[in-house]
Amino acid sequence: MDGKTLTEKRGQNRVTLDVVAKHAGVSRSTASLVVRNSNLIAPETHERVRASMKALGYIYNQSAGSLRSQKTKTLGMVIADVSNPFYALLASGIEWACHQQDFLTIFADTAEDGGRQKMIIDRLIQHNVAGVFFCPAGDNSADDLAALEVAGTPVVQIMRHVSGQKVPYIGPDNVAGVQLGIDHVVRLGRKKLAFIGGPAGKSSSEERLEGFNQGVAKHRLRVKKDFIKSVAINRREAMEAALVLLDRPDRPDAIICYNDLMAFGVMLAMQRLGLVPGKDVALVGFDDIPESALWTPALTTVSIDARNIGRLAARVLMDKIANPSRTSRDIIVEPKLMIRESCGESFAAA
Amino acid sequence: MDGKTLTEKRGQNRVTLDVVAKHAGVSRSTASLVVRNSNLIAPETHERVRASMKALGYIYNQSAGSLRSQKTKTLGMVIADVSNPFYALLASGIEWACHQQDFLTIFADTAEDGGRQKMIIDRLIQHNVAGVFFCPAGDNSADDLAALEVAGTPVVQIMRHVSGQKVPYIGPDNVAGVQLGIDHVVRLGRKKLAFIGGPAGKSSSEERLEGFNQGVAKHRLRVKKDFIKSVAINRREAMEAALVLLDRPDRPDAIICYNDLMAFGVMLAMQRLGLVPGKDVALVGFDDIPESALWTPALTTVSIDARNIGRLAARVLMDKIANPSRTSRDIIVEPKLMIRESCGESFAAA
DNA sequence: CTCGGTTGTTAGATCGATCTAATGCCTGTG
DNA sequence: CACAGGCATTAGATCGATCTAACAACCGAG
Repeated sequence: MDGKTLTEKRGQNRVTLDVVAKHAGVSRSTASLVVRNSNLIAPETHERVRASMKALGYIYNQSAGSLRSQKTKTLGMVIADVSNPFYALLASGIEWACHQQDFLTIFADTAEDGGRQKMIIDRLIQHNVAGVFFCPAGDNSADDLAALEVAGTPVVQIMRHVSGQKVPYIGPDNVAGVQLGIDHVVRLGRKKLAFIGGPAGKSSSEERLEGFNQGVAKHRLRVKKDFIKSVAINRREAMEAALVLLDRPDRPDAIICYNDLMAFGVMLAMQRLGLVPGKDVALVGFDDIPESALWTPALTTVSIDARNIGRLAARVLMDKIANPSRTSRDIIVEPKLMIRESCGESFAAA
Repeated sequence: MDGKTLTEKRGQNRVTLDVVAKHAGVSRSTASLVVRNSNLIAPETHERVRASMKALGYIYNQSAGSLRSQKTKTLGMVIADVSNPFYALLASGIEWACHQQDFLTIFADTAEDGGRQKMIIDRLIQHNVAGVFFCPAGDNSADDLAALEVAGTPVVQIMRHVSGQKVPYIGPDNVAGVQLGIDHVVRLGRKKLAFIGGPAGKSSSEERLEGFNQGVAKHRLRVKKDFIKSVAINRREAMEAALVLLDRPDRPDAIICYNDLMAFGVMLAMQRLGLVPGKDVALVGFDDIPESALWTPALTTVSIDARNIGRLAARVLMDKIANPSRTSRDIIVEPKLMIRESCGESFAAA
């Protein structure tokens, strides 16, 4: 029963371009040009072929097309962790922009795992994707970029980048972003700053740490060595780090966090210790995910528009695909500080 | 300059199976069987061919393979809105499970837009995806399902389903879930319940509303007609609905929400009105996204493990792909109530 | 009346894998 | 010694589009 239906559909009488062409009384070549909306075709012919396609229920066969043309309208999107709302937004921005340009996106979450990432990149290459959005995770991302280079696949890096590569990068100015936060808390009178950063080896971690160091240097503040933490990028580890940091007499009066998720972790720690964000300790995040505005107290954070970065990255990648020879430049997006409640009002140190 | 590199890569001397076969001293057919890890091949031959592939830097050409076999190792994932953390988690669960089985997933966000959804489905069919995860949005989703049916593409519906279809559905027991919440607030002494639901026409909206109606009926509670709202699925609209609902003398003493996101919107409204969740009004969400446990007060909500649903859906779809004739049944996941703070302790009505 | 040029169309080769059906080889058995 | 049957391998057709290079028809200019 089902077998019959299947042979009917997958069997001999599949509607191919040949069938359409015959039905419309033209050659297969002509029909092919019609599919691709070529302007070589007379409008009258175009209409006739399109009508036949509709009448016969023609379905374009992507695989056949890509085999011959060595091209696909498919992009890869390799992202570290979609369960982070920031990346979800980024992914959504990218997908939106690609859809506008009639591209499909193959989505993959590396879960910050280098081995997984390598497998994914390989499969994307086999799939002959037209380009890849790449948010590198793991230590040997350079090898993966090299593999893409060999395959001749255009790539843009988003949010993170591996050093010494000529692959364009679209992301925020991390150094400047963190400094905005520091300027703010210092202006409010905070002096004992701490930083809960991401793991070493990621460009974003290192740049944000650099921003912290430059920021405190600018204000001639002394920072205790163990006030600078480096943990995995999630709420839990940030909370644990904060518990250690805050449960000591000489605790910091301001904490700058790698991102909002981790700032939430710190808030949890404070709550547990009976401390009030914005009063006992000022707190600054990074990313400005939608939740940040809604927590109590609302999180003061460095805002970088995820959807916008996605859109920009898509534009650069499309451009690279359209003309691969042109060298494209990085885009560094200027962040801005969203001042809300988690740093409180001006503060006189004890 | 780049042109040269390109012809080098894309030119005549591309490494195809033929080249590998010649290098290893076997036929192309044999090499093909090796790629597919067939057990027809002698282990010794297998090794030799694999060595040649490595030596020559062979890259499998997916398009060629799929053209001939009419099969891909690619799945489509059509989701309503990834900016909702719940769907992000669901997507991540699906992607994870698919990756295990060596499938790639093409991801698309319909943004609850029926027209967009239709385009996406068409493109997925052209792409000859092996199967589709489908979370229907828009009114004419039935047509889209029909298109997939005609193309012979296996589908599973997730979280929502269109009625009168034999396409398997994987999702939570919405009716029972909402009732769990109602039982809880009633047990605590709440009597004036309100419901802020999603838009009509979505199965999930209607089932959760049904759950509400059954729940209040069971406890013989009378619910004012305008205590039942139906708004778009986002924080803002929920907040606006709640403002109206709470800013009246006969305000409800408990609000059941379509999902957590909307419950957060209600919390915002309460905050604005100087009301305290769990004290003035009990609040119940749905989904149990990670944020729910972390807000203050922590949200009492109906938990359905998104990653788990993703995994289950993946299993069902894989199964359907493996043997399309077998009819697969729906999977209804039993939700459970996570009791936290937003409903407070027992309550004596005024 | 022929020629260059434009416009629309086309035949046939081609992309790189998989599939079908057949082959040679070996071993054990009647 | 012939033959059935399993094992490993293979030749050649095939999937359905695109590409190349050429062709027919027509027009206006010399």
